[in-house]
Amino acid sequence: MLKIYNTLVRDKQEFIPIIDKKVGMYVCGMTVYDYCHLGHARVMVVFDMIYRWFKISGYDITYVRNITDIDDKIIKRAAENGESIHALTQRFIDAMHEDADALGVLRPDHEPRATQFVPEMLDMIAKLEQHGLAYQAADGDVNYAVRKFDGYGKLSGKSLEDLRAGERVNVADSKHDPLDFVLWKSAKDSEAEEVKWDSAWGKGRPGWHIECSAMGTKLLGERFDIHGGGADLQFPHHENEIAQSEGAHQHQYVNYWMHNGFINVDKEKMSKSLGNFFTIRDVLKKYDAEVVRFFILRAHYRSPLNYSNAHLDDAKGALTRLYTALKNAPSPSIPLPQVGEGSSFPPSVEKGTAIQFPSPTCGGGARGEGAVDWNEPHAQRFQAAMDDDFNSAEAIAVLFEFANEVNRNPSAESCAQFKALAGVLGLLQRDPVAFLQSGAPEDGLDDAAITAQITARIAAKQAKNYAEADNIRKALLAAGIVLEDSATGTTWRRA
RNA sequence: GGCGAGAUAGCAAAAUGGUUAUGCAGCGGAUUGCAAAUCCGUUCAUCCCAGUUCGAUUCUGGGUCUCGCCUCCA
Repeated sequence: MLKIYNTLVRDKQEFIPIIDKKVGMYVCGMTVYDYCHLGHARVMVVFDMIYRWFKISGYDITYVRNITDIDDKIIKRAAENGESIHALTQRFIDAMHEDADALGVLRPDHEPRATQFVPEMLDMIAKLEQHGLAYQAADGDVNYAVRKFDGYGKLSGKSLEDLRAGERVNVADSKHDPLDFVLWKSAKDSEAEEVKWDSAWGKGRPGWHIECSAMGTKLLGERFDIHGGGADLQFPHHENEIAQSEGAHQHQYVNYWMHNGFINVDKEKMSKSLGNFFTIRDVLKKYDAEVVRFFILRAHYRSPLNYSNAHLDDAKGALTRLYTALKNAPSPSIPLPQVGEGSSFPPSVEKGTAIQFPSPTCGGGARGEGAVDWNEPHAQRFQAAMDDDFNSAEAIAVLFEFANEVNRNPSAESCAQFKALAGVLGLLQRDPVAFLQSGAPEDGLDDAAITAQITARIAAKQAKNYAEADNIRKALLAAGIVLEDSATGTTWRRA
């Protein structure tokens, strides 16, 4: 039984889809005027994990993650850059896809862009107006009349009175109530034609909140199963979406609201406005993308997650342990080749390849499907963890116990199962040696140089010149290369 | 000020009304020429004060502290 923490009731609930075995999930995506930072990475990775789990669990899921490609910041940035809105947003959409791909995030089934759904937004605004929930103000903007909607505040747990008490914005505009929000912004003369659409209320462009309501409804229906996003969107964005969609359709909008926690820096939320953000691409210059994905998935999705180099280093070390287990296990598909007589070294070194562990590894050899045997004990615990509100942290703990099992008792079967299970989280699918040797610094040793040093060390060892052998190992370590001797050869990895 | 979330060992991070979380680090041992990796064993914990209970880190109440939202924000 899958349980989901529903922000609407602030408790875990059994997940019951509207249509049996089908799921509609909408997640608020990015406003594309700049590169994505780690906070954006968390939303993408977390909901990717959830998306994958639904699929694995046999649901036919439709995942929508929108793109906000019209908004004040975009207009401002385009003007600053002297480029068109379209050129700017396309550039950052491409960048976002690059970042997401690097992190192993599957593409959602739909990535609607706000500018392509303006007619649907206008339809919804018209409905709201018919229901007396929208009005055009003196300045031409069409606003939502918050006081006319009974359930306002039910998601964020705020009442209009509470909100008024904490009122910080002094509204000098023509809203009937300071808490009313804009549905349609009337065009200004200074703005480019590119950002103006015709409407019954005059030329203008949509407000942010109506975008998601309209796109979600169009692609998933007036009522759908899951709506997600960062915890900061709970209010006002998601509250306003509810007001719009339920106001327009007169029935419930979303059954389960899911919100992921923030990425913090020194215990403070990483955000644009605080300026304490790290872009995904900057972090990826220093850390392997899979390490970043692992770092995110190792924490529960609702917990705060502190970012620092120390934390990423820690994640890297942990992931290295997992890959090491994979590396040391036999392959299910390729038989172990015979090593030369009496394990004599050096073995013949192929051109361009380092002296490798001579046997193929599970990760390197086992290509393909990796079907999980869900009756196997680790898989059962893994499944129980994931079914309990997507507890990937617990699921990863199971992976570590599995790694211990694989190390102790290597078998092709357990290794394949281990790898398949990790694959459910989008982890551990690479060749382990490639992972362990990745991350070469620009000025570091290349593979050929490392191979040469290892060959030299093996020769020194055979001559019982251990001082020389140790010097070589020490020098390599100083260059970030760790050597590991085994009965079958010497392997290396980057520290 | 209002509303919400949280405080777990040196660090990170799960879970739980009584039984080993997990990873890194530490300590002892096996293995190794020595290491590394791996394995075995092991030290270290549940913010404070009451209450409920045979028993609470876990439930209830109070307190302290932290964070988030209340303005754009993943």
